Formats: sequence, structure tokens, C-alpha cells
Amino acid sequence: MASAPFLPPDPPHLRTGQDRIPPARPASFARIPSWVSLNRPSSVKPPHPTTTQHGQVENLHLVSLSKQGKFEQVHEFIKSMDEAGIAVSPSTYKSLFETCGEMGLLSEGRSIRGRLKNPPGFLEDCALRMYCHCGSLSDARRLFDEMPERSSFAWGIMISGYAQRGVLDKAFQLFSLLMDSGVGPNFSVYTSLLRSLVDSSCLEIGRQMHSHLIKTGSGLNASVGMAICNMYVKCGWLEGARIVFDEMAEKKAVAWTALMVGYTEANEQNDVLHLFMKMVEEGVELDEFVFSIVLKACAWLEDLRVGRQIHGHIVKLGLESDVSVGTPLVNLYVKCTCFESALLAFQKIDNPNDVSWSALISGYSQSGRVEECLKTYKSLRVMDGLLNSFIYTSIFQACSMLADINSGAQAHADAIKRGLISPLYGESALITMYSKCGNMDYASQVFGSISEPDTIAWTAIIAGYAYHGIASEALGYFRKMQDSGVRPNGVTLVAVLTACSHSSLITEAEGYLKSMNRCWNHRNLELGRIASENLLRLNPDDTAGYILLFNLCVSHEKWEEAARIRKKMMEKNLQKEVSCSWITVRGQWHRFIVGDRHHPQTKEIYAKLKQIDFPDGDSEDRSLLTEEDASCILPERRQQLLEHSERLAIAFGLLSSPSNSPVLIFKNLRACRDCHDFAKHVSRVAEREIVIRDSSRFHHFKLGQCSCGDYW
DNA sequence: CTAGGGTTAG
Repeated sequence: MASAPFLPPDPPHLRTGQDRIPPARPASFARIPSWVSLNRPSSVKPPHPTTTQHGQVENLHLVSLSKQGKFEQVHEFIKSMDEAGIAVSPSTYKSLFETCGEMGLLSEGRSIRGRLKNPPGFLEDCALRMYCHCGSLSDARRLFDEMPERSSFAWGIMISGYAQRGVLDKAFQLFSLLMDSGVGPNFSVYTSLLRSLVDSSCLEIGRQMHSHLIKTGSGLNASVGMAICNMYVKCGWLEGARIVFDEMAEKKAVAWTALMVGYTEANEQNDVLHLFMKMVEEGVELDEFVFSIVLKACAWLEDLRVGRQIHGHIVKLGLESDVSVGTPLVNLYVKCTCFESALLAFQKIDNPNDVSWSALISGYSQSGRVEECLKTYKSLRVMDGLLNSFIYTSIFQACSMLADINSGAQAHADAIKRGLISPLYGESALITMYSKCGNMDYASQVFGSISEPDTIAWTAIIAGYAYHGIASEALGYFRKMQDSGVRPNGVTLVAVLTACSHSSLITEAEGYLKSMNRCWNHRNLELGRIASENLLRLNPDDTAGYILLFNLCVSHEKWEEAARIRKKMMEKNLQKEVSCSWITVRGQWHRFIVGDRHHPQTKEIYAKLKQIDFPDGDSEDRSLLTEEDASCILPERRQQLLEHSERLAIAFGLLSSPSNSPVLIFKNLRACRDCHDFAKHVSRVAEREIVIRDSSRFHHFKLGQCSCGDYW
């Protein structure tokens, strides 16, 4: 082997069995694998035994090795070529530099550059580009400074190198040197400089570039115009972008899209729609980019009417199946809470990608279709490349709705293995998931792993402890948050107030809470009517607005008014959420609704309820009526009270779990007072710890007492 | 040279 310098030193994939390569013989073409000739420019004729020039095969082999990243072999092969007196050709060097640049192999690139004595100018440019691609601006600059003469390419490469890495001062310094040097700049210098101006801090220098271009008149072609417009968009100066845009001679869809992106980011969604209408009027050819951005604007505005019109346009153009159009369409319908339309739009997509799937999955979780959400996720797990960190964030959310620690922890572990936990987004969702599943240890572990928690992450952990009624921890985190300099928002304060309701550690917060409480305690019907009137004017379909007013009327014994409100809800087809409770026993789900008799152990469950023999509740305090309580006021509903879902779940829990373990129940709505009393009673007579997580918090019942202190 | 998906509470 060593005596055959032109042959691959180590081509294991060529060897079959004991097949050996004959020594000391020029390359056998039968043994040159097909990939040698791959990716050759068409101008280069494929080698042929009879017409091959000296060294051509070896050079080809070298290129091929480098493209496979086998640089150890590249060096060995170069050495053997040297020994055999075969030259490495300039085009091979060019290719080697390109590969090193693409793969970021700086030291390989350096050593190859080191072999060159007096290389031709174009090869120096290639080496320069290689250094820039590898991110070594110092190597690049050294080479640039040593060049006896610099082409306009070299200037462009060096300036772009600085610009792309955000070293703006050096980029512009060099640019002014170039202006003085007498070498005319090419367009790519301008566009790469403009492209490097990416935020509002660059606006001033961007304006200077713009005026320079106008003065010299050197670069006012379409692509430079586009670059200026984009620069102004990124720098947040939409007026400037608009002026440049209006002056463009020929406006293709790209230019419109760039400006629309600016408007969406500035949250000027109506301007996006106006631009779109103008495009349609002017007959601009619409592409998938235009639709994706205009659909995003509709989603923001939750404007279903316009959204459906645009959908119609998309269908006419036959773009419905395009993944770039179909995906934002799915999202539009999700945001407008039209889940059926979202699903239909998804089904029309030809090749849904991970973004499409994440739009669908987040739609499932946002519309509470938790089981479909998890089912879809599981089906994606066995496919390649369709899961991403967005999907996992939605999955964590779904698991917190289910309060299913098993699925949740599994998804968490899975996401860790795949490296798909999104910083802050996924982490905050995990904190909430573990909190809602009742495991504050895990929740705080996740929080502790975040290097720089933002407002939302802090809020998530505070809300978690508040949810569990552990005020001291919640307030401790709130103090730490303030110390860290992260600003709380309205949501944070709601969480803090929730925590405060069990503590007088922050007198101000307590006072605030008390003042809010007094309004409810006064049971001011007149004020309540005005408030709900306004609330319902904002959103006529808001169930909570009706329910609150209904409860208020009930507490004032205004039965007829209460009935009218109910009737109105029925007319508008607004349904209150069906109350249900669930429990997991040995990994199995058991779900109950009021008066449920579907469970296979129904007989035993009702027998157990009877055995507990809790007296029919007659709570005199109607100020804390929940939605369910209110319906219990009506005599025919009173019987139902005895069969509320959480009672069924508790009874089943007592029957089916070991007598020394706590019974953990989940409920989708707030616990009613009678059932709360029932749970206290059970915890005393059965001497069992009972934990109920309702829609607002955790309740830990022990020996007739509840951790919530009867406040929830 | 332009696009689409996800986080906290009541």
C-alpha cells in the first residue's frame, strides 16, 4: 500500500472480503467509486482512462476525500502525491478551501494555506473567504493586510466578514478605506453591509449608507433598494422603509413581504391588511410568503371574516396545499377558536412539516383537546424529524391540564433526551406542569435549572407555590425576583395576591385583597349589574359574565332574574363547562361526572357513599356559591349534590387504593362548599389524607381540616 | 431577499 502513492491509503469501503488493491499501479478506474465524479461542474469532463491528464484522478480523489470530511486522509494523500511528484491543482485548492469554510475546519484550512507559495490572486481570495467562514477574522485580516494587491472581491469578502459577525466598526472602517483606495466597490459589499444593520442601534449608520448611495449613485439597483428597505424594517423605522418602498420602480412580492413583516412586528396588523389589498388591486403576483404574513396578521387580529376571505383567495390560487400557506391558515383558525376549520385546513396540507404539526398540536392543547394532543404527539414520536421544542411546550401544557404526572414526566424525559426543551418557553411550561400535578419539588428543580429566569418563569414558580397555598415560598420567590431586577407584571401580582390570601406577610397586598373582597361581601347587586353589563358588552359570549351575575342574583334571592339569565345563556347556546372529577389508580384513569353510573364499580361506589353518611349540606353562606352550588339551590337539583363528581371520585379512591395512602382527586371546576365539607368529614372519619386539586388550587384534607383554611 | 408554530393567572 505504501508503495502506491496515488491510491487511496485507506479505502475500506472499496475492499470486499480479502480483495486487495494491486501495488504500484496507476489508479484503476474500476476501483474509483462513483462518488469521485459527483458534484463536478459540468465544464469538467468526467475522467476517462484514455484522456486522463497526469494527476487528474489523484486531484479528483483529494476533492472527494475532503467533501467527505476525511481530512486526515487528505493530508496523507497530499503527502503521497508530493512524494510521487504529482501537483495539487489550483482548482483542487479552491475546493479544499471551500470545504474547510463550509465545515468550519480552521486548522485544516490553515495548514492547506500554509503549503501555498505565491498563490494566484483568486486562491488568496478563496483562503480569505475560508478564514471568514470559519469565523477567524484575525487570520483573515492578517492575510488581507499581507496581500500585495487587493481585488474588489477581497475587499468585499473582508468587509462582509466583519459585517456578518457584527463587527460593525471594523466593517465600516474598512469600507471608508475602500472608498479612498480607488478600487470600486461591488454591490455585494453594499448589500452585506446593509444586511449587517439589524436593530434600532444601527439606524443612524444605515441612514448614512443610504445617503451615501444616493450621492454616489453607485448602487441604486433593485437589490440594493431591497436591502435598504429591509434595513429600515429591521431598524424599526417603518416610515423610512415605506419611502424607499414607494420609490421602488418595480415592486415584486418580496418587497411587499418585507414591509409587511415590519408592520406585523410593530403590531400594526391593519396596515398589513391594507398593503395586501393594495397588492391584489395592483395585480402583484402573490406567493406563499405573502399569504403566510397576511394570515399571521389576521390571526393576531382574530379577524375571522377577513381570514375566511383570504382563505377563499388561497383556494382559488390553488395554494391551500402549500405547507407555507396551510400552516399559518391552521394557526389562524386556532386563534379564532374554530378548531374544526383548523383541522380541515391541516388535512389539506400536502406535506405537513414540524411547524404544521406544532400549529395543530398547540391548537389541540389551546382548545382543551388534551387527549388528541397526546395521541398526536405519540404518533409523531415514532416518525423522524417531526418533533420540535414548540411541540414539547404544548405537550407540557396538555399534561398540566390533565394533571397527569406520568405522561408529563415521560414527555419531559423524552424532551431531555432529544434536546428539545425550549429555554424559558418549555421550562416555564414544565414548572406549571409539575405544579399542577402536585409536585413542587420538581417544579422548583426546573426553576433552579434556569440560568436567567424571565418574568414569566418567575411568575410560574410563584403561581405554583400560591396554588399550593405555600405563601412563604411564593413570597420568598417574589422577593428574590425583585432582587434579581426582573420586573413583575400583572400576572405576577395576581399570583402574589393569591399567595397573600393565606398570609399577612405583605400588609399592602392584604389590604388590596381586603378591599377587593369587601365589594363581594357587600353583595351589591346594583354594582354587579353594571359591571356585568359592561363585561358582556366587551364580550357577549363570555360565560363567566353570565354566571357571576347569575350567582349574584341567586344570593339576593332574585329567582326570576336568575332564571332569565340562564335562559339567555341557553338561547345563545352558551354551555357551562360540565363538571367532572378524575383519579388515577395504578396508571388507570377514572373519570366521573355528577350522578355518574357508568363505572364498572358503580354499585360499590354508591354503597361507600351511603356508608360515609354525610348529612345533606345546607350551607347558609351563599356568598361563596360556585356555579354548581347555584344550581343546587333549585330543589330538584338538591339530590344531585349528594352525587357530585368529586364525591364519586373520593368514594372510588377509598375503595381502590391502600388505606395508608392519600387519595388524590382532580376536578376541572372549583370545589363546592358542600363537597369541601364532605372531604373534611371523610378525612376525619376514614382517617385518610385527601388531596383535591380543583380549578383554582390544591386542597390538602387531614383529620377534618383543610390546608386552604376554607378560603378558595 | 421575504414566511408559518410555543411560555405565566383568575
